[in-house]
Amino acid sequence: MDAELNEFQLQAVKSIEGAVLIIAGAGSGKTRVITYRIAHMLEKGIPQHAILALTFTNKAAREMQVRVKELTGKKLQSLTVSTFHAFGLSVLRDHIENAAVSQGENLATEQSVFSGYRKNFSIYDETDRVELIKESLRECRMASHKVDLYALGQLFSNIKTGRASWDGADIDGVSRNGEFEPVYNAYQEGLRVYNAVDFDDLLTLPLELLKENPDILKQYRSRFRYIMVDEFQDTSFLQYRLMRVLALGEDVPFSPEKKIRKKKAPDNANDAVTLPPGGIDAANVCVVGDDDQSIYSWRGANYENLLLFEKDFPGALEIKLEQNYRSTSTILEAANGVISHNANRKEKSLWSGNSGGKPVELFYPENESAEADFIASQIRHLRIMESFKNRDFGVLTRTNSLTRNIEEAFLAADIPYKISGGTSFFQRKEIKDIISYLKVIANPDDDVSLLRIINTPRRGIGKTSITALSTLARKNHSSLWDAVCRHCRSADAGQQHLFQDSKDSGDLDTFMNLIEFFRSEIIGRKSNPGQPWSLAGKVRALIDNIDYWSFLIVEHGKDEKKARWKFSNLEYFIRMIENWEKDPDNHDSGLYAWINRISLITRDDGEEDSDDKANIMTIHASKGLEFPVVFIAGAEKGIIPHERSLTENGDEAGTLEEERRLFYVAITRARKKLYITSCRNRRRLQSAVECAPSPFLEEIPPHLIEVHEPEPETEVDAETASKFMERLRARFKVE
DNA sequence: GCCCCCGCCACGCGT
DNA sequence: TGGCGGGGGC
Repeated sequence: MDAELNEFQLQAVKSIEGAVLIIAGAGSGKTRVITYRIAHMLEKGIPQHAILALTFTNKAAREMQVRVKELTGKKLQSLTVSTFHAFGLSVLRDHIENAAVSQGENLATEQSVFSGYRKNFSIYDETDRVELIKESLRECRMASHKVDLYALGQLFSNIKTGRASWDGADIDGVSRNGEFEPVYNAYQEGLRVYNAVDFDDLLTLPLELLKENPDILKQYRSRFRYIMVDEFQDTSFLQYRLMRVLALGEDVPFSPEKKIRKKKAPDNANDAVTLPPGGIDAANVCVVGDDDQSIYSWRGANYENLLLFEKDFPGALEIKLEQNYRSTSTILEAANGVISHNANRKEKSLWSGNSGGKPVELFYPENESAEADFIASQIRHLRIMESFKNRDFGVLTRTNSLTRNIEEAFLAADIPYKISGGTSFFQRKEIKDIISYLKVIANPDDDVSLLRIINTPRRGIGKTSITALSTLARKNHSSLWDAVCRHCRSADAGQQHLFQDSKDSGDLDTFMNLIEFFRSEIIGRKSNPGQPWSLAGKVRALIDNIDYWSFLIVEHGKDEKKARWKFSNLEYFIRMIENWEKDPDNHDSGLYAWINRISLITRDDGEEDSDDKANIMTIHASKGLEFPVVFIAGAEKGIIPHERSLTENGDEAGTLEEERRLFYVAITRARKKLYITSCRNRRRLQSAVECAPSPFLEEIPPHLIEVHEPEPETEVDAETASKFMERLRARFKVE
């Protein structure tokens, strides 16, 4: 091991006791250090279950797990490597039922954070949250108030996590003070009634739980004696507090603003304290980060956590990893040239032992399809001339929408690829519909999901029925499902109906029976004779039963191709379930586990990495990864830095710096060769718009750049031309 | 009362 | 491109 690490890396790997702060520049072998460090711990006899490694993204968590597995060759049964959110979820899952029980026994204790929650709770993503906010607005009779619902959701999130208060709360710069406080309260109430949590709850509830229950906290603290946090610069204050409470057994008793604005980190941070910080009882904590790669402030990342850490863990060992092993010196110089324009950063000197390297290639394609074609043709060229594999290529974009053209070009050029990050797959209507069925089957009180499917496919339960049901539900302070059940029962008993027309009652009855049937099939694990039970099989049966295929055909009337495409997405979805069920590392099968999982993952998590495929992703998603050849596409003004981020955020200078860090992250993903493309024109809002290059391009020292000349127009022969016309006609259905 | 069709709008990152 | 809300037809 010693031979494979430099002096500082080795120190980081071997310092497993006490508190350690590792400042790891881009490409400085951070992942290597973390994996070796875990391996070293295991070698020293520290049991797997005592180690908790927290990361920011699922991708990073998976990567870390795989690397440790490879390095140690051990089965990792009780090593915890997960995202903060997934960890929070597991804490909740492990304790919600116990809490419900003990609360029943001991009502004298204060209302627990869990009151009302059952183990089958749903997790609401942003879309679900918006639906619930809509409903809450209606409930408060404020539906007519003009607000951007996503911005309101953002405000609610800030309120919940303590990043904002009602006093002076604003939405897009317009002051709203306490205007939406009742809506927020209704929203919170809704979550309780529907047995649902949002993403913020996955952090706030576990924190509350640990604070309220010293016994539970003690259990966790005596288990997790070694805590590691990756991408520390991107952790939020809430995540920091969660880590801190696990490490020190106490929460931060003040708000971050007060703490940071009024006090500076002590100058004597490195003075004498030799005891483990926080007393003998403190866990061993290691955080790893790089302030230059902080790109998630919009999600609450609080990179001043670095200062908090220095204060809360006085005497922490600070190690800087400054040697870059990843990139050629050309690429590194380009990156340093860009990032040096940021005023607000820790000074560091990242250097590379690699010499030279090819220049950064800059290309100004005419439009986005020329850009995509250029990338595709370069890849084909490099595969042959320099024998790169598909997997060696990474195409990075600022936004998800920019990946589309690239994808098309890759399809046309027959380059296998995969797109990662982005929530798009699970947000597709057909996927979300089926997931909603599953969520309702798991947790019928989940109104948001229930409303999505109660009339999808059409089953004659329209607006009027739903209004009647929700009135009934509100009267009883219950969920819609509860109202459905009450209604059906009283209808059976011949008592008064909600509806004049008994046909509607029949429709409701059928729907209720459908859900109950699949509930017993799936939760009760009923298998058909001779066939083993499988979730995938049941999901397929469900899709057949509701005749979703016919629904798609009807929905897309003329467009059968689209219907087929959507159905193939569902097939893919079912295959995902199958693969997950087959996965030997997965020891928690069943519906709840599956739903929890997919609520937290993005498209390609869990997809096989072994295939040789080119990678297309956003810059955000690329953090922590590296590729021999990187293309940064759409390096235009307005895209990076992103126009909306500049105009909408109050703190313009800070935002610009974050966008610059984003560009820096993109550059530093490249090992050998970097291409940057900036279109002269781009289709936006249905018309072509002239584009200027990103201002960040000027920050790359010019001597590192080589401008790629456009390919000469190729002569088109008659045959190619007619084939092209044919395709055009087919595409636009010209007579 | 339900559903279909059309026109309108938006298109920043992701747990 | 695609999701949605409103208005009119059934």
